[in-house]
Amino acid sequence: MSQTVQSKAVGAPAAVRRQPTQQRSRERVERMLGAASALIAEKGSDAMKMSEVAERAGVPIGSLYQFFPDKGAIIVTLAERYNALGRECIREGLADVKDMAGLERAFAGLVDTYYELFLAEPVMRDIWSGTQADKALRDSELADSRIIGGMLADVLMRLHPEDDREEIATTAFVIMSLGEATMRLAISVGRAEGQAIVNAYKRMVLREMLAI
Amino acid sequence: MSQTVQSKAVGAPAAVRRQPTQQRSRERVERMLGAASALIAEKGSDAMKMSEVAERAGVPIGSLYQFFPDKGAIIVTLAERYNALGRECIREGLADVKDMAGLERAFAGLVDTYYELFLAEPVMRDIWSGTQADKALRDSELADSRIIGGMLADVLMRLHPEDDREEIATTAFVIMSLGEATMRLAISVGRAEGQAIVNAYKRMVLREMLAI
DNA sequence: TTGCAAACATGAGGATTAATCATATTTTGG
DNA sequence: CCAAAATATGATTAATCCTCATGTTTGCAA
Repeated sequence: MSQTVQSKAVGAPAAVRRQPTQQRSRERVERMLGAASALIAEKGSDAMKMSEVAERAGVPIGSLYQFFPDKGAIIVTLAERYNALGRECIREGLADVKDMAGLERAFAGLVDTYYELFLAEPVMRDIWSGTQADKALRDSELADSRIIGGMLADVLMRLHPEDDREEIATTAFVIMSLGEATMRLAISVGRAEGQAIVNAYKRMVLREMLAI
Repeated sequence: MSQTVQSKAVGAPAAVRRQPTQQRSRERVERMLGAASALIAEKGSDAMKMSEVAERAGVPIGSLYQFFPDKGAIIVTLAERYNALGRECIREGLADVKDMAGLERAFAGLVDTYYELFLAEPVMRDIWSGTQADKALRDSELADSRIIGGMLADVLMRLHPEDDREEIATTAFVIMSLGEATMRLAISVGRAEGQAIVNAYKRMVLREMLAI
């Protein structure tokens, strides 16, 4: 893929007004993201004020807007970093799946890992838990679902080469999307019920995958 | 249930600063909700301005806040009306289910009906499609999921009296919650893919219900 | 080195919009 | 018929996102 525009490195601001090219500005952008992250963890992304982000990062408000077109862009950038981490987890987890039994084990493990991750990461929890007001964020999550859906579809197609590829692709996409929805649901209730919800999702998906 | 506070009629504002008791004010509140509904259909709830709602309803801005504590309350009120309609659909659809075959038919029909409803109702689509920024709205949707989850659980328990009731309850709740998530997903993509997604969800849930 | 263009830095202030509140009016129950 | 509760009103306040005009620094070619 030859892109004439700057290749977007993982972790680079999602939508930027200007890519920071100099070392100095790259560090400042990192400070901004760090400040935003801390504030989201403390009070949630809704309550996070741009002026606070600037203050905590030790930069004037104008510098924030030098690199991020708006508040949503900061959040999307953080979300994409977490999503990239999650995708890496999934990629590794599914890497050497050889048979359906292996897939079952890997999938169940991944679901639990994700749930733990959500519980442990306040920023991830906040961004995912429903603050989907921003269209850009929803698009980003949808794109992520498509990618991890594709990963699962690849494995399923490898294990079931004779089946309808289109249907497998859709099923895998839905499984992953609903996995994200399950996480959202699970973290919105108490720990015990959350675990029960996650388990119900696992049961359902495993049954579905066995039936393919 | 004897409530000393005013019994909240279906369709009454979710969170009100003051319940409209006089005929005059009840009509005005309806005009406000109608105006809000029209504006959401036209430009989405984010872009809907309180001043516009007031203007279109033919009331001063102050009257809006006389009955609704904030902008979110208007949206929640509209959401709850739609949810109440949806619950009625589900209640009717599940009413005379006698066996698993009947449940399968009823469930598949309900899912399709819901999807059509979402496609046809721009307000419902807007409110559900992700503008979950408001905590009150999320809580409202969660409560709705619990209710319709309970309806499904009742049917499943009736058909499988010997099974673990706790597990059935959780499964039913998850099925309904993920149904809502499926709708959100389906309306965020094109019509054809949306239908495929809805179908994948149906397949998955029907398989799960058969396995109980 | 020098000089220039591009990148970067700055923060007071503009613009939008949700929500208030003091005051005036209408309705209701006794 | 009157007092208290409910309702009506809209200019104003408050909060906050984001802009923009201006000044500074950096990279790089000549």
